[in-house]
Amino acid sequence: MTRQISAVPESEISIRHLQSHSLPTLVQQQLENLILDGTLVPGNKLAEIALADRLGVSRGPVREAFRGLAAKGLVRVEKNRGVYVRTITPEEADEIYEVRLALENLIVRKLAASPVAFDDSGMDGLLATAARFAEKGDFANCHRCNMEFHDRLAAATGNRTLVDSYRRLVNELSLFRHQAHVKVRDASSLKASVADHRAILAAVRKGEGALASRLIQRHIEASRKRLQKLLGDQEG
Amino acid sequence: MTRQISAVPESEISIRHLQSHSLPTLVQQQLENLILDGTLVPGNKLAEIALADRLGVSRGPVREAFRGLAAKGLVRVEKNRGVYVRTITPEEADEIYEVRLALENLIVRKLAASPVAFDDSGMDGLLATAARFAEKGDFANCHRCNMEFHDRLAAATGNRTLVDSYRRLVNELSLFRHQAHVKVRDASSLKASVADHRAILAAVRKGEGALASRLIQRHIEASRKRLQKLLGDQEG
DNA sequence: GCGTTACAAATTGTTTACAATCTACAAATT
DNA sequence: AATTTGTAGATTGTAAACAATTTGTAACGC
Repeated sequence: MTRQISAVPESEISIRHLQSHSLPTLVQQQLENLILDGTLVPGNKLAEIALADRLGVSRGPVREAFRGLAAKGLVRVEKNRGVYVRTITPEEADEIYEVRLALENLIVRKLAASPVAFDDSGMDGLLATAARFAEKGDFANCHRCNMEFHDRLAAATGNRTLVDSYRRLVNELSLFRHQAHVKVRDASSLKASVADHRAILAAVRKGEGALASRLIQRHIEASRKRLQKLLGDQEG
Repeated sequence: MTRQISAVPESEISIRHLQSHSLPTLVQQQLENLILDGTLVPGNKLAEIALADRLGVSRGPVREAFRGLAAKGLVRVEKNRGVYVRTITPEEADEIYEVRLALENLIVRKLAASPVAFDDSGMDGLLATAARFAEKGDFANCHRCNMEFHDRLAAATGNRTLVDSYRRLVNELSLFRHQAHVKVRDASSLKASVADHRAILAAVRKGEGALASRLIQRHIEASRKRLQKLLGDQEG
C-alpha cells in the first residue's frame, strides 16, 4: 500500500517562490518598485548602509541588487561615490520613444496577423475601467490602466524577448516622467488615449494590421509630443 | 603664477578607466567576453569559488558580477543551486530574430533618412576585409566582420537605446549559436552575406529607405532560416 | 581673503567567516 | 533488488569585519 507521497498540496507555488527568491532578488524587486512608482526619484542617491538597515539585511544583498538594477538601466553606479537612480535627458527620452514605436508597431502587427490566437479577455473591461477613472478625474489610476493596456498587448504576442525589450523601454520612460515631475493634469489627453486604445484594439481584432500600425504610430507620437511639450513648458 | 593645475595630460582616459572599473565590473566584463566568444558554453555551470580563485578575487565581486549578467540575460541564477550560462531554445531564437528584424529595419530607415549625417567611414574597408576572409575560407573572422558591420550600422544611428537593445539581442543569438555548436562551414552563405551588406549599404547611402528595409528584411530572414536549418540538420 | 593642506568622519570596496541548503553516496529497511 | 533514509561533503546565502577612497571641515600659509 503506497502512501500518497507526491501530494504536495497547496503550498507548491509558495515553495517555488522561496526557491527562486533570495535576498538579493527581493531587494532588487523592492527597489525596482520604489523607482518605478516614483518614490525614488532619478538623481536620488541609494546609500548602501541606510538601505540595508531599512530592509533589515546586510550590505551584501543590497550591493548585488544594485548590480542587477544597473544592468537594467535603472541606476548608475559610480565607483567609490555611490549608486544613483538613473537620470534621463529629454534627448534620451526621444531616442527611447523611437525604439518603442518600432516595438509597438511589431506588437500590433503580430496580433493583427493572428487575431484568433490573440487572447484579449479583459481588455474591454480594462478600457472601461480606464474610461471611468478618466471621467472621475483620477489621473494616476487612469494612467496606470493605460500602461497596463500596452503591457497586455505586448504580453499577448507571446514573445518573451519582445516583452522584455518593451518593458525596459517603458520603465525608462517612467523614470523620465518621474524625473520631470510630470503630472497629468488634463483629462482630455487621458480620454484621447483611451479612445486611441479602443480604436487600436478594434483594428487588431479585425486583423487590420496596417490600420493598427498607423493608429499606434499616431498614438505613441502624440504621447511623445505631449511629454516634450510639458517639459518645455515647465522649463520655459 | 599659477601652476598648470588642470593639465592632466594623456592619462585622463586611464583615470576614467580606473574610476569606473571596480572588481565586480571587471569580473562581469571578463565573464561576458568568455560567454560571448563561446569559451563558456550555454548550460555550463559557473562555480563561485573556482571563478573567484581563478580571477584572484573573493566571492563577493563574483556574485555581484553574476547579478549583472543575469539582468543582461546571459546567465540564469538558481537559488542554492548555482549560476549557469543561459540556454536558448530554438523557439526563443525565433522570437529574438523577430524583434531584431524590427530594430534592423528601424536602423536602416533611420540612416537612409539622413544619409549625410551617416558617418560610414571605414565601412567599405570593413566589407572588403570580410570579402577577403570569405575568399580565404576564414569563416570565423568573416563572421566577426559581418557582425561588426551590423553593429556599426546600429551605432551610426546615434541612438544609444537602440544600440543597447540591438546588442542585447545579438548577444543572445551568439549564445544560441554557441549552444548549438553552429560552425559556419560553407563559404557561399558568407559571401552572400557580404553581398547583402554591400547592397544594404548602397541603398542607405542613396537614401532609399524602403529598399534598404526590404533588403535587410531578406537578409535577416535568410540568416534566421540558415540557423534553424543547421539546427534541424544536426538534430535529425 | 583666498587657496592649500591636513585631518576626521562617513561611505564604499573587498575579504573573511559563519549559517543554511543542496548533492551524492552509503547504509538500512522493506 | 529497490526504495528510503541518513550522513558527509561541497556549494551557495548571508553577515560581519577590515581596508581603501572620498567628502567635509578646520587649521595653516600666502
